[in-house]
Order: sequence, then C-alpha cells, then structure tokens
Amino acid sequence: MDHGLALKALANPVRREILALLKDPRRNFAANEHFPDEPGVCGDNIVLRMRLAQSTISNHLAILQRAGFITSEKRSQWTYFKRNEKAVQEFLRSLRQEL
Amino acid sequence: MDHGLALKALANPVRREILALLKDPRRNFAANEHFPDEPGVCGDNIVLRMRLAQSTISNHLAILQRAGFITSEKRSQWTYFKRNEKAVQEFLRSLRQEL
DNA sequence: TCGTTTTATCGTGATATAACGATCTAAGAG
DNA sequence: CTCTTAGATCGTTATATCACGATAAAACGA
Repeated sequence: MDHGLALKALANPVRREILALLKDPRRNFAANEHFPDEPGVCGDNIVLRMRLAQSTISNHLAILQRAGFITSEKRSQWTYFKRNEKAVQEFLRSLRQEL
Repeated sequence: MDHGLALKALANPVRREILALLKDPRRNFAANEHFPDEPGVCGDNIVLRMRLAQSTISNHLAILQRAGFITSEKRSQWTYFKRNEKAVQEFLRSLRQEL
C-alpha cells in the first residue's frame, strides 16, 4: 500500500464518507435483492446515497480502489463495492509507523 | 484537531518529509548555536535541508501548523518549529476511530 | 543609519482535483 | 431487435494546490 495514494484518497471528505458508509452496508443501504450473499454495495446505491453525479462517484470509487481501501466485484451488470478491512488496518499501522 | 486539515496536510510528500525530519532535530539539522535550550528547528535550516524556495517552505510550515502537527516559536528574528507529538498521536487515535 | 538575515506575504503560472453532462459498452427485459 | 439500466470514460469548467520570485517587516550588526 502506497502512503501517497492512500493519504490523497483520504484527503477528500466525499471519499471518507463513502468509506464510512461501507463500514455498515446493512444500516446505510437498501437491502440488495439480487445477491443475498452480499458481495458488497451496488455502485448505484452509493450514487443515490451521496447525491452526486454518477460519473463523480464512479471516479471517487476508482480512487479509493487504487488506494486499496475498497475492492469491486462485477456481477452481470452490477458492480459491488466493499471495504478492504485488511488494507485499512495495514494503512493505519504503516501510518503510525511513519509518523 | 480537524481531520480534514490534518489529512490534507499529510497528503503532500514534502510536508510528510518535514514532519519526519522534525522527529529527530539533532540528527537531521545542524546544531543551533543561538539557543542551546532547543526551542525547535530554525526555519532557515528547514529551507536549506529541503532545497525548495523559502516561500514554498514557509507555506508548507504554515499548513502543518494549521493542521496542528507543528508549533512555532518566534525568538527575535528566528522562528523555531517543532513537532506537536501530542497532536500527532491524537490525530492517529481519531483517525483509527473514524476508519 | 545602512546593509543583512530571517520570515511571512503577495502575485503568478503550471498542474491537480472535483464536479458535471454526454457518451459508450455490457447486460437484461420485453 | 429495441429499450432500459449500471457503470466507466471523456471532455470541460471551476477551483485548489504547489512552486516560484519579488517584496515587506522585523531584528540584528557594523
């Protein structure tokens, strides 16, 4: 995990909010009727929740993904996003190390 | 401490390096002949070390200060900067809380 | 007083970021 | 086949960031 990318990703409040929402998908998003085994949150749900243009959210999600904080899984026409808890914890560890 | 300001401050590699250098002033900077009780590192020393324009470093230092990561103390014509260890630790704690 | 040093501030240009709408593709649905 | 939906990508515009040189203020030394 690159500190630079991760810290830049976290420097934006919209991306921090997305990360926060993904902490508890059941609480923050409508249930996903398509895949009951919950591969993550459907991108469209995130767009609805954040009230920003779809292209804007798509870009934020790409940045979070490049930083390693989330992963995506495409199933037919939907893309599901979920937090990468391990990467989040590893980032915190290495940041504590650097600071 | 505001997460937004702190994370923005850390998003820049120059500022992270300054923060790192200030962890061990004795190692990273020339001894300060003016004030043996070490109120911190003289701004001019940081400029010399970083090889960036004085105005650029001055601005980075101001941003680090606004974020709370460093404090400054003006003594006659010099300004001495030092890390605010407490703020750094508090930031790490609250970031771990948020993430 | 005059020059020098340290530092902050100002103005500017180059680049990065963030938002948007438009468009394109893939995948269903009818 | 056509229409719709989810999502990424592109182009554009507005704003933020980063670097610089120039300048101004404060403090000292000669």
